[in-house]
Amino acid sequence: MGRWEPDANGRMVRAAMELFAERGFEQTTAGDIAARAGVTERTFFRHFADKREVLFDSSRTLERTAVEAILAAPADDTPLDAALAGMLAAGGLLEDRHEHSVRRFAIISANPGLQERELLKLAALAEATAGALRGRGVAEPAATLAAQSAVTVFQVGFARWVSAEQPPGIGVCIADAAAALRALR
Amino acid sequence: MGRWEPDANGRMVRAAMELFAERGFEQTTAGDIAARAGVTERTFFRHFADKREVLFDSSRTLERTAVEAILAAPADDTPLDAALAGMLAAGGLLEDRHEHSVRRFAIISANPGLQERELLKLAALAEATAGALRGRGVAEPAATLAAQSAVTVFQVGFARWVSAEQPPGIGVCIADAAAALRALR
DNA sequence: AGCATCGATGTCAGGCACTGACATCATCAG
DNA sequence: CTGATGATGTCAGTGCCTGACATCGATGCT
Repeated sequence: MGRWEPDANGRMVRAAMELFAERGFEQTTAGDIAARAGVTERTFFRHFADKREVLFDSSRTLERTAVEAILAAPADDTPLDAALAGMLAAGGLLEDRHEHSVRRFAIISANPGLQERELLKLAALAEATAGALRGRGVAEPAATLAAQSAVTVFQVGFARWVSAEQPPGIGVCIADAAAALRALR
Repeated sequence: MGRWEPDANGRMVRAAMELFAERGFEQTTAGDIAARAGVTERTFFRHFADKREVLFDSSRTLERTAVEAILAAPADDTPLDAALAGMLAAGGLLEDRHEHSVRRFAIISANPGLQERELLKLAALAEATAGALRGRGVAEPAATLAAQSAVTVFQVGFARWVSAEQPPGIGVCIADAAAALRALR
């Protein structure tokens, strides 16, 4: 494994979360994070493409979970239903990490650069979702539209989930947002 | 006005478009753009917050146009209809700049960092749209959902408009995308 | 045990993005 | 003609990120 202690990756992620919460994203240098994690700045950039990426280490997992759920959804589900099933599955990964999600949300909300990166990850999620829908035989532009709509529902539901005092399940938040979307005319 | 020739801003925008098309975004330094525009690198950063921003100089205009159209939409329009009216108005600004839009789209598509910035601008457009809908009395989360849906329609319509060999009007592309969205179940 | 191998890490040098501070120049009001 | 104002130029400096190379730790083979 590594030269010293194991799980350098996790240590850097945790160090970054701490430092960003303490002093803010811009007031934290990549070297600061590396130092707290007990590695070198160079090592930090071997694990993460850039400074922001350290906050998005689990986005691929989220994506994969969504895609699998979409492909496993009942064959007679509409494209939107299937996509929403993917969002519910993705949300499930966060269900027991509410506090962590709240902290992370606060950090990202405080910095435009991080919001930018979050949007890119959500766009990737939407594209993966659209790809899964196409795998189910959905044609364009329906695949893209359903995928993007589902991700929007995820965003709205997630925002309520992290903002609520007495948080309901994230599944409820997503389902409510989905209902509100369908109510649009 | 300026110390030398007028319209330094426009010169920098044009120089950037040329250089990005010639060598790509990453292979172009801020100093390169400034030099071709006949100014200093420092002046470039006085006009644009960062190197990417030079490609998004007109996004505020787009936003303002959309908001005005939404506020001017018939009172009995549904939230989604009003938001889509805003998108059509915004698209109208691009109607007679098809070639420029194609070139710009190609540049942005070739670079993840620029896509990130584009997503941020679209998110800002969505937020402005949601604000305009709230101004019409639309409550949350309907305002956000309708706004985001409209922006998605804009994206899909725009993508077809810049990709089509024989381009129809951008209004047609947006209207078609809107119809496809409503056809989702 | 001894040795070769391989991946992860450390070290170093350097380019580019971006910023603060200060000087300079063009324009315009008076 | 002069002072004020705003845009530009100049300069120094920090931080992000990368390439190249050396080094270490674990693993497998003999």
